[in-house]
Amino acid sequence: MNASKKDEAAADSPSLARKQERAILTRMQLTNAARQIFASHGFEPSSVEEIAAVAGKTRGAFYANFKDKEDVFFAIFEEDLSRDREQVSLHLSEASSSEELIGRLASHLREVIKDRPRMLLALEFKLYAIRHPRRQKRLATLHASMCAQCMEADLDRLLPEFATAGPDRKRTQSAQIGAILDGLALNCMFDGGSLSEEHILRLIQANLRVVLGME
Amino acid sequence: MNASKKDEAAADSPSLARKQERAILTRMQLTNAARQIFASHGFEPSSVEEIAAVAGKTRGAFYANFKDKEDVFFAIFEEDLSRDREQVSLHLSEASSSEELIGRLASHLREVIKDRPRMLLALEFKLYAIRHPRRQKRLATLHASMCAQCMEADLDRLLPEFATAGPDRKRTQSAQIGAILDGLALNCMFDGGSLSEEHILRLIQANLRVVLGME
Amino acid sequence: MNASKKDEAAADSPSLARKQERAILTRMQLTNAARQIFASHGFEPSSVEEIAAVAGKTRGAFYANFKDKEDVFFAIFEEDLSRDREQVSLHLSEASSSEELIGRLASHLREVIKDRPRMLLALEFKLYAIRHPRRQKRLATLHASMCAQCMEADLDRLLPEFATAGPDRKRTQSAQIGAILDGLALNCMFDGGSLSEEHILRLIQANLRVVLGME
Amino acid sequence: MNASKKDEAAADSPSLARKQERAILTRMQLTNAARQIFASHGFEPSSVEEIAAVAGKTRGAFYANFKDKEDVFFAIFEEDLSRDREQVSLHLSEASSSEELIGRLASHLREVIKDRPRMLLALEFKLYAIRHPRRQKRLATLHASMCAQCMEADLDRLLPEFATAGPDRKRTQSAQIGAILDGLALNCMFDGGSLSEEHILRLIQANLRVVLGME
DNA sequence: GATGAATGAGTGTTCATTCAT
DNA sequence: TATGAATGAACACTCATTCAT
Repeated sequence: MNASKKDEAAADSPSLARKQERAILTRMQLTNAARQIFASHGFEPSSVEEIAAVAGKTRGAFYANFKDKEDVFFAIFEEDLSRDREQVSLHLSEASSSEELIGRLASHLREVIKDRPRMLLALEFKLYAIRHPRRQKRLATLHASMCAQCMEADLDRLLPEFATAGPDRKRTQSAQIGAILDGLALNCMFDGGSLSEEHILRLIQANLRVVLGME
Repeated sequence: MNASKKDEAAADSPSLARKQERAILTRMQLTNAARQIFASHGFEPSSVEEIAAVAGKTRGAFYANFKDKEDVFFAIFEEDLSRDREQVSLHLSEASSSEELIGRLASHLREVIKDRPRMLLALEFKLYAIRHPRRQKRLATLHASMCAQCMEADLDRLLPEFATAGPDRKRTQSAQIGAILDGLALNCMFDGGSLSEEHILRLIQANLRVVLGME
Repeated sequence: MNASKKDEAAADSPSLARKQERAILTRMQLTNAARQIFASHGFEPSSVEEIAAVAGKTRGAFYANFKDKEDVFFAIFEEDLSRDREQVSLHLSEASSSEELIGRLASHLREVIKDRPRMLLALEFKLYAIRHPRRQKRLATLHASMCAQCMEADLDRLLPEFATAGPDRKRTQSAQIGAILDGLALNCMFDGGSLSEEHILRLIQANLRVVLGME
Repeated sequence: MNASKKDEAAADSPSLARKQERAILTRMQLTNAARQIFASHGFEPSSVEEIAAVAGKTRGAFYANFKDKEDVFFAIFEEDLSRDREQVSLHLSEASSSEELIGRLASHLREVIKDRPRMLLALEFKLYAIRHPRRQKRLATLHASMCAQCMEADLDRLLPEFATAGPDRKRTQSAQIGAILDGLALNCMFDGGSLSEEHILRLIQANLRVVLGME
């Protein structure tokens, strides 16, 4: 009995694992394709067909993995937020003074702003959420909690005032910085000529100081 | 038949005027309807049919007045920019010190941000322009020059430094403020809970100071 | 003024009338095509595309005339019921005795049963209505009142008992006869070999007698 | 490994039986689920997915047991016919006079009519068969022979005339009664208000008399 | 300028069916 | 036998746009 169970396990486990692997791979291919297509055309004008084609799959595969076109859209948003959280922590973990932290943060955020597809997606998510109040709540809440977590991790250590701030204040602070970034990114892509790198960096730093209550 | 023709001829100038009036009225009705529809659904999901219906006209009337769905979209953008210019001038003309000017500008901009349809439209214009590079240039240039004009009028008088600044610097400054406003407006609509009136006002003021180089 | 008004009338009336004519024609072509397609494939498996193609129109023309695929389906049903009412009246108007009336009615109904597309459509309407309770009520009521009217017209004159019957009884009687016809038609098409013309005619007559209360 | 193989071998006959049992069970679960789904949505709009889900199985299990969606559909039809035959025999076996037989038959048939899913299925089978001539023959023949058998069993004993009738006549008679039932059931579900229990019972009895040649 | 019927391409989505496991 | 991911064809429906009037 044990033997047979092992046999089953031996026979099932790999096939099951492989299937899951394949499934995850497919899902990732589709998500990535969607990210790319959404970023260049926008959500509404993007067609599931094109997404599937870019992923090297068929429309059917798409609907086997996502309920909706909207579904991928949201999945991407959530994925991006998670990634953000990790990256912020990563970039700040080495700062040793609050001045250095501002500098590191600012340069990290400047990089974030430069990630064109990412920012386009984020902007459109929010616009979309605003116009679809049902989903807005879910997304806004998710966003807020994610933002709060983004900063939470390492800021505490570096900024004494931040450490003592309640979660609401953290959320509020992240929201303010996030807003500034969105605005800069949008207008940078729209009219790059009027917004130089320096301007952007200066604004980010200034706003970080204002928001974090430094000086 | 001759008689009727003569009648028409005799009535030419008044009837012509009336026709032009009607034509202008129709165009305005359509533009307003479009603004409303675009603001609530977004550009792509809005249908010409709905716009015409809200304006109390038919699809035919729409295409008699605009080349495209895109055409109205741009017409609205340009209209909004013109209006902005006028309003900024209006609001600032009474300021007598640079400190008062900051205050007035900030409170005016706070009001602008609150105009939900207006801001939604502006955000989507830019997103749309970014994704349609052909048109982007026209819009971005238009935008830049408009922005520059916005501030030009009365800032000169109040801010000596600004007066001496070249047109490029004005453009740059307007662009920075515009970016901050976009970001605040977007995130305010997206997650109102995290961005209070105070935060917004404070950020606007701080950024005005940074951008205008005060202190 | 009169002249110009006449001109307008002369110019408008025909164009308007012609447009309406064309519109009505198109609608009729679509309806007929739908009747034919529905009858041969059934409602669900019929495609709007095929209907439009058979009508020599495009899918768009279809949706300009009908809200839905269901919409034509119902329009056909209602059209058929109206036609029935007229034809029954027509066929019975010459009967002079109740015996003759039974005979005429029976032979008319036998003809109705033979109209394959018509009966297939009717059967499927009812099946569809049964499975879509929302619409069922509308259709059932319509059906009942139509049925009642079918018989009302001329039966009154010929069948004294029928004349004195209230509208409910008429409705009930029509429903019973209608049911028998449906059953015969369905099974006749399904297994023609087992149901000869004679059987059918005999059953119709017998049921007419039972339902109309003749002996 | 050897051990486990031996175990299997040793358990062969019981495990085989169990497997067959499981297979039969699965098939039954699927058939029942299909019956339910078909009855409520109709054949075409029912999806294999839903059938499998209701049966607690996967689409794969479905295709392991049936060639087609059509395949279950027919299997159900045949199953229903068999059940009918048994039940008719059962219900009539105790009748002792032809008058009592009419009564029993009528009340049994009234019950049959009330079995909503059953009748809906039967009606749709026939409609489907009519529109798919290839299959029609198989179904119609099957139906006819089944119908004949339905009545054969016990009617012979009770109705002398029936006993002497050839198989063709039996088939003819069953077909007639079957037709009446279909019509009544359909219209009863469609417009229950117009067809009372009494009407139905009266019509069944009357038609039994006419068809069986009594009176 | 305005009408509205008609076009025709395109969209999201569903689903019976297959196939590797 | 059963799984479930994937296919691919089909479908209902929408919509920007055109055009005869």
